[in-house]
Amino acid sequence: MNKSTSAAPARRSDATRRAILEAARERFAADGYERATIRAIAQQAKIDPSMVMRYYGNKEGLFAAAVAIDLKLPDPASLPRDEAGRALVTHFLTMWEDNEVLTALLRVGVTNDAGAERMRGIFNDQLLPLARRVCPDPEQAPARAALVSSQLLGLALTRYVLRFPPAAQLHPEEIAAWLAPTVQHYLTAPHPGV
Amino acid sequence: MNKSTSAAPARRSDATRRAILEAARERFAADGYERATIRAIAQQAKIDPSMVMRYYGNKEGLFAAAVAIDLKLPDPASLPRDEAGRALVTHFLTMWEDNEVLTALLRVGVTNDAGAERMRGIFNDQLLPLARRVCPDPEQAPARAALVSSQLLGLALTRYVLRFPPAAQLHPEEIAAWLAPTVQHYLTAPHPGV
DNA sequence: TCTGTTGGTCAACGTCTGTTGGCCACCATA
DNA sequence: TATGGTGGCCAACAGACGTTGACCAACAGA
Repeated sequence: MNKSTSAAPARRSDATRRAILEAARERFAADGYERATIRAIAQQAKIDPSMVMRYYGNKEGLFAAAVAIDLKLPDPASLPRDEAGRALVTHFLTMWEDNEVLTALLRVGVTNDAGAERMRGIFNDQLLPLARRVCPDPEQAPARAALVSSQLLGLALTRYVLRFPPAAQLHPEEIAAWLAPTVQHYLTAPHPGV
Repeated sequence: MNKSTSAAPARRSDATRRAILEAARERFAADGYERATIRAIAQQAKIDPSMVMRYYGNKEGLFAAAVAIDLKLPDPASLPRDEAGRALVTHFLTMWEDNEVLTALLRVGVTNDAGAERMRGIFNDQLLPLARRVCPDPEQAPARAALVSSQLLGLALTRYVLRFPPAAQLHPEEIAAWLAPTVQHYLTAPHPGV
């Protein structure tokens, strides 16, 4: 993985670019959009604030570059339909535990419209297609995917952002034991009627 | 309800104080803590920014005064144990629909530590006691309350803050039909084991 | 060796922020 | 009619913000 997948030539400044992105993710994840200042990001990356502007144009561009992410959701065709719930929950948990991009995205999405738009895009492009394949009636897929995302993002919110102590202390396996049936239910159970 | 419940004397400036609080709630709910500037709040309340300082000390004090809230959760003793889930979900939905304080609290809690602390306090003082009375083993109450809050706050997040279209368009009754069993399950179902 | 490009620093700009203090108008009381 | 408090506006402060452009050092190809 030395060469990038794209054909972009290696530049001498790649290390600096990476340092900026890394610092940006950390500050956005910890502080949100407004309080993650370019000056603070530059200081953490040990470079001058003007470098951020040169490489990423402006703060919005930096944010966009910092939170590009692929959820790498499992292929629905590759797993039994009745295990989709557990697979989704454990996948989200591990993604969230070792990837601060997701926390950054959530923190920023709540107060910044570009961030919220990014989250809606991820929902549409990554979770919705999975729901369309898994749930019984494709017409219900958007609503079912929304329910799933409400439970998964709600867990991330209380555990990683608001840090409710009981939510933060729950063991991952216990979370999976509780949430997997819920998510499975939202995906495949018959519509409860109104 | 002309006289307040406390014995504080009526002041000529009470209308202004109310206008400030109202504008503050609206700005905090729409913009979050940092972007809800005192100047913007003052402009919306049609008064001078310095009045905000005189009446509420500083921005933190204004926020604290603006988001003081009682969830008015139903008394667990007054409802059948197996209807707690539905009661909680419908109560939260109506509270959230016509009270922008909750949106303000959520938006601010995500990026401001005082806001997060306030949310933890509400969780501890209002949801946790209810869980202690409803769920079978009081020792599990914190974890069960955390699960409930993850689902309820997750719904608020996707519906009112991030505004995922399918989540925002769901009919309240349909939300209740889906979420009530989940919440009921988190509160009273036997522990799923690890 | 000369030259153009690239990586990087420094100092400053205009603007916006929370916050402060001075000043004026009103109103109740004496 | 004087007087003290209350409600309100105005102008300014110091600091932080995103952003810009001038300037310097190192390296590549001729």
